[in-house]
Amino acid sequence: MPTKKKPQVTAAPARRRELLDRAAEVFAEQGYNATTVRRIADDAGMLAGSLYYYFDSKDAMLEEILRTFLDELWEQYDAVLAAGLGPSETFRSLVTESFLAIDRHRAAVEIYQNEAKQLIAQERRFGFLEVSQRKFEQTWLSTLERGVAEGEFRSDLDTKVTYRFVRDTVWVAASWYRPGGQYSPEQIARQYLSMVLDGIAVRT
Amino acid sequence: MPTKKKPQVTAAPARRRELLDRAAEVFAEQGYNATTVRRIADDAGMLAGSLYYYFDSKDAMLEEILRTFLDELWEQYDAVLAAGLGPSETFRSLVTESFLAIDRHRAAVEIYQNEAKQLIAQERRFGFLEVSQRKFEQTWLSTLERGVAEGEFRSDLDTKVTYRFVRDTVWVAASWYRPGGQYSPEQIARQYLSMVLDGIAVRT
Amino acid sequence: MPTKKKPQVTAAPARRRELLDRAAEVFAEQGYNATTVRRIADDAGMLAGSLYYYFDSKDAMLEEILRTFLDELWEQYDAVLAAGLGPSETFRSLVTESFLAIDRHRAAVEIYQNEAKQLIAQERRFGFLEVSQRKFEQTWLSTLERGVAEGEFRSDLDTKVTYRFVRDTVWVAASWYRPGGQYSPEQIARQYLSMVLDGIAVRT
Amino acid sequence: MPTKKKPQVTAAPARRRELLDRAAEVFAEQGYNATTVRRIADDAGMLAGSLYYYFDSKDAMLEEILRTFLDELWEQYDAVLAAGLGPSETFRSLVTESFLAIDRHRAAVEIYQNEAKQLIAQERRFGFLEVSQRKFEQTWLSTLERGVAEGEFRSDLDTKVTYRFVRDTVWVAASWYRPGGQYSPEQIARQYLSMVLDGIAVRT
DNA sequence: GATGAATGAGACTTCATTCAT
DNA sequence: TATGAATGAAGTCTCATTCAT
Repeated sequence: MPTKKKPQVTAAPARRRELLDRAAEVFAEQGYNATTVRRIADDAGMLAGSLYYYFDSKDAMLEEILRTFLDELWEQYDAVLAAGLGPSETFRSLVTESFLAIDRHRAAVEIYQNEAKQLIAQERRFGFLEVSQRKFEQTWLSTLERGVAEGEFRSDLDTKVTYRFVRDTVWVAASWYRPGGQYSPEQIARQYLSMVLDGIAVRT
Repeated sequence: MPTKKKPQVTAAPARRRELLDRAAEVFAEQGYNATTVRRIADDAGMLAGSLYYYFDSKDAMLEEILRTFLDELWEQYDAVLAAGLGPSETFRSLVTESFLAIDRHRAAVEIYQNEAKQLIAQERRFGFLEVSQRKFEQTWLSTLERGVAEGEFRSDLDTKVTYRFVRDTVWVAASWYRPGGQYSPEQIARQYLSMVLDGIAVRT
Repeated sequence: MPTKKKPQVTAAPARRRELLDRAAEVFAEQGYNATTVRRIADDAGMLAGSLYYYFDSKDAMLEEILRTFLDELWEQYDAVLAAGLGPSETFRSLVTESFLAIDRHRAAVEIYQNEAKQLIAQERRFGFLEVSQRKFEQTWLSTLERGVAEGEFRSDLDTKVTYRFVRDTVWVAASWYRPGGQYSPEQIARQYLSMVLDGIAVRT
Repeated sequence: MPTKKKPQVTAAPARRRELLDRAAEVFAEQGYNATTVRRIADDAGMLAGSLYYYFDSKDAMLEEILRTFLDELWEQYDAVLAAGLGPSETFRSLVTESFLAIDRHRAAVEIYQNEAKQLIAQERRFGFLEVSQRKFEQTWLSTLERGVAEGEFRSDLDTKVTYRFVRDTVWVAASWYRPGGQYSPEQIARQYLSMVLDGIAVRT
């Protein structure tokens, strides 16, 4: 039976993952454009051309990194949404899952933060980012609105602004969070929730 | 005898500002690396090479954009700090000044958010970014700590984490804020302050 | 007024033509694929990258070379067809025009012979080759058929096979014809016509 | 002790022929340079590297394809020449043998047409092509000259030009001939001979 | 002030080829 | 016999930058 074209997804999944993990780290640190394919190859102890045994292109690597992250994220989000919790509990769970995702896919999250805008503008290959983005907004927005409707969240806030506030607050954490640090993801989540829900000012 | 080579800072300051403003807009939208010098020149109705009459290099443009923004920001911050307000009022003023800066230098802020990390890593030309960053952290951190000490802010929060939370919360706004939109910078500042200080949950 | 993108068709038409002529020569001699962009640049006394000031890509050069040739060819053919000659005279004129085209665009013709098949298979950029090819076949075929109908050409020949025979006979000449050689294009045309029309055997 | 390295010519002659036939088909269709070794391997249901068990290199495959074709062609030609026929009959027989060769080695002939020029320029490995070419020219030229001398061919034609005319006329057929089509090789040969010898114009 | 032409370094990618297993 | 992984050379193309005019 003739081989399709290249190993791609089929062959050597372990080495592929390893390469992608390294690549993600560099993309996150230096930015996608500023990262040369040779740098990634060097890190992996091979020549630049050899990467193309595993991947079609630099873009393809980026795509797979982001897809893997988003797929897993949505698996968790969907489970939360399916649980039928109240808005406040849903909110807490989503935040917690987000920090857990940051813990597992730190580099991917950082890449997403830095590059998503430009990638979406390209249209072609990264359309799935926009799809995810829209679903994301809808998920959070409806949770906030439900919370306002049920009296769990303050009604004097613009939900759209609040959504952006919460979203940014959570994800930018990827830019400084380091797995294995002082706090576990759950602990960070609790601190963030405390701030976001109750504010940082002393209650009077 | 003055250097005969290039006017640079001296020549046609109005045209320079105009060029920098356009450049900032493109850098913000497409990312610094992804922006070609020709794209900037096209926008300005000249050829790529002609830009070098005004600026030494692409890097020099970026530097001037960021310096201009930071210089003005610190002018405002320093005025606030010199006013001798209490921690809570200082906090409010700093946040408000930040949103005003976003209003005036939206593109520069966005560039700063996207590129600062990598620029600092380069060391050479952009050392001033790190200096500013450190002064920034110290300013906010001491304000928060003073607030905790004086009983105006909750003492059960990690100030370092809180600092990052507040910092991110404010500046990421540049990625979606558009001057002349629904809310004035002061109104956005008030909403943010309300969320950050009092939280989004209903007080029980 | 801002420049569009690159000079391309607009700027320095003389240098462009010169570069295209050199390129055509090399493409014809070595084959398109086997010709490196650097080789063309070397021939022109510039660096490989400099070619991209004039042309978008290697493909774009090839396209322009072929288009220029075909456009001119069809100008001549159309004039012949518009003259309303009898089939035999039309035949003679078309053959003569073809040899004149070979004289003026020898390299382009040779490239066409060698590469057209593969270029057409690519579809995208070179669709115009197929269009021309079809129009070509139709032109010759109808001339032959008219000649048979009017009793000027033998009726015992398969016109399709005859068409290919004539077509190949004419164009392959580009592979050995050199302008400024022993015979003028018109003389070669006469010889070819003599052979094709009357055969090489002695009339009995 | 025989060389331990690679079987090459010795091993699995059937599989070799099969691989060469496939390779020839692809070389003919896409051009030698444009054909990747992997494409050939894919077609044969193996990996690119595996081809090197059978052949030393891509060039070696090409060489064997062309040699096989030319060896057989010359076997036939030599038989014709040894038969001691008159020039006209020799001519007819050579043309017929040529079309039979196209029938049996269509791909090889097409490759020869497309690549010979460049391969000969390389010198090294493909010197045998030039040898064959010279012998070919001499064979046809002497047949034509003999025909003129003996009054069987028109004496008002330049034999050199006529030679090229005939040669091209015959071999380009490989570019459109498909075995198993409407006409047998012999029938095509007859049509070509009719055209070449007697012309396409009606005898008056 | 600005253009037009060119440079040169470096980027991504392709591909024939090798070789241990 | 064949695979899987990698090499290394080379190719096309991009782009910041220069400089004579």
